[in-house]
Amino acid sequence: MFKKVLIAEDMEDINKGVFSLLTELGVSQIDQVQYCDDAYLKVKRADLDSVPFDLVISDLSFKVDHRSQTYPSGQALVAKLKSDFPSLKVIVYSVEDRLQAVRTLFNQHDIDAYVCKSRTGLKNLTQAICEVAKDGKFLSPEVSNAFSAENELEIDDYDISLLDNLSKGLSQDEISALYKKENISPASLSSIEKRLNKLRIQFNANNAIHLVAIVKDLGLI
Amino acid sequence: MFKKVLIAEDMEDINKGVFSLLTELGVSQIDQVQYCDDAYLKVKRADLDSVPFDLVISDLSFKVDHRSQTYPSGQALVAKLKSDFPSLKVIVYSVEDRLQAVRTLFNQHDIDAYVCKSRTGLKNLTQAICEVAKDGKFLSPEVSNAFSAENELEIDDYDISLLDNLSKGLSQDEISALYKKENISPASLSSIEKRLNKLRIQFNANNAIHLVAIVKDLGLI
DNA sequence: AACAGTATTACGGTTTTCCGTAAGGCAACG
DNA sequence: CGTTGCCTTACGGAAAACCGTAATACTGTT
Repeated sequence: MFKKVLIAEDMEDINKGVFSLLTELGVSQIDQVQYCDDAYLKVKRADLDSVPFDLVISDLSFKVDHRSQTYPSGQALVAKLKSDFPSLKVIVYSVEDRLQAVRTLFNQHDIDAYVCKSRTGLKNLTQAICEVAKDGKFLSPEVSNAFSAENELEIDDYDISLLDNLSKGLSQDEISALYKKENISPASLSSIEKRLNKLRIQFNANNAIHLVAIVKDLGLI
Repeated sequence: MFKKVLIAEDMEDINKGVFSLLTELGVSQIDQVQYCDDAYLKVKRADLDSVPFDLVISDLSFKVDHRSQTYPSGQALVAKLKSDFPSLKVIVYSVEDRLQAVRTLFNQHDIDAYVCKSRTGLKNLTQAICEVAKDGKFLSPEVSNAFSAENELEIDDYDISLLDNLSKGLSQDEISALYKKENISPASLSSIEKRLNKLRIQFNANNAIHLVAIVKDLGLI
């Protein structure tokens, strides 16, 4: 099991929850920070002093306040940590459940586990810690399909067009009529429904509104 | 373009950001102050010396500290500046996005531009500076509807909450249940429908998807 | 040409949204 | 005290979205 662990989480209560979980798991040295920059500095310091951390458990979103930060988000922190200290284990613990975001963390930043904050968040986090301690990886069930359907997670121009027309207020019926007029295929209402359904699954969206909100945030449209 | 500009902003980093923006725009003389009183004194001094400022970019909220101030807020400073030096251009740059506050600044104090600090704040500020240099006015998109319609199209916190929950993928039914649980009124499905209908009309949206897309573009959520 | 695999379309049923109408609650006002 | 106007809620029907299933069309391969 890990000996020295750092928790980066701005909400105090959650921070404490994770702390007591780690204590139960027998972790002797636990440090806690509420800012991304502090997290990086602590890891850096510990490394220089040859008493490095074994594991960092980090949130993704930190509320901004008066203190300006070099690393404005958990993503930025994780990216920097993994690039500077490749052997350091990193578990991301966040409410974020967008599959795209999770994929990026694993593929680009090579994190070791992703746990969704939820009713069973701490339970999953326990699993994750145990798994990572054995050099394994862990993925919360909420986002387990981030990689399961590796087949088509690419978005083509047709998808973008669909989402764009949706965001402009056209109904699926109207989009179908438009595509028929402009000889864009597929144009049937059924195909449009099917495609949107695929996109909803890909982006973990509850409905079309949610889907459009997500892809707008991602800057896809 | 302007030659001599004063920045009144208590947060140092933002102050610096605006400074470098002005430098890029070719402004040669830039003064920076962190207190409202200093801003007024500098403008007064420059006017007496016949080397007046062309433009003041001011925040609205200044954190209070040990130094007691004659002008406790950006509003007070702006009011005094515009009344003493009517030809001086004033751009307000603030996080404040309450429409009433913005209206007051334009109507009562005759400011030249209002820019909201946001993700695209500096971009908007650039636009504003260019517009004001040409004797024009500028209004950030976030508060663009402060004057768009004279009828009551005020958007309140409830509306924002509604739109926010919609964009998170909740159905109207789920929002109703949530509001009932949290004692937020009105909570009935019917009222939620009605309110959303009002918002759709206000923003000229065809449906809920369109509505959420529009308010996201406006930066309301 | 026959085949398999995939993409497109069609269709039916359920849920959700959209929209008009109307009833009930509540406060201001004469 | 009743009236008026506004806000909230309830209800019902039409439209649209959602979801599974199945038939048809198209692709490339042998």
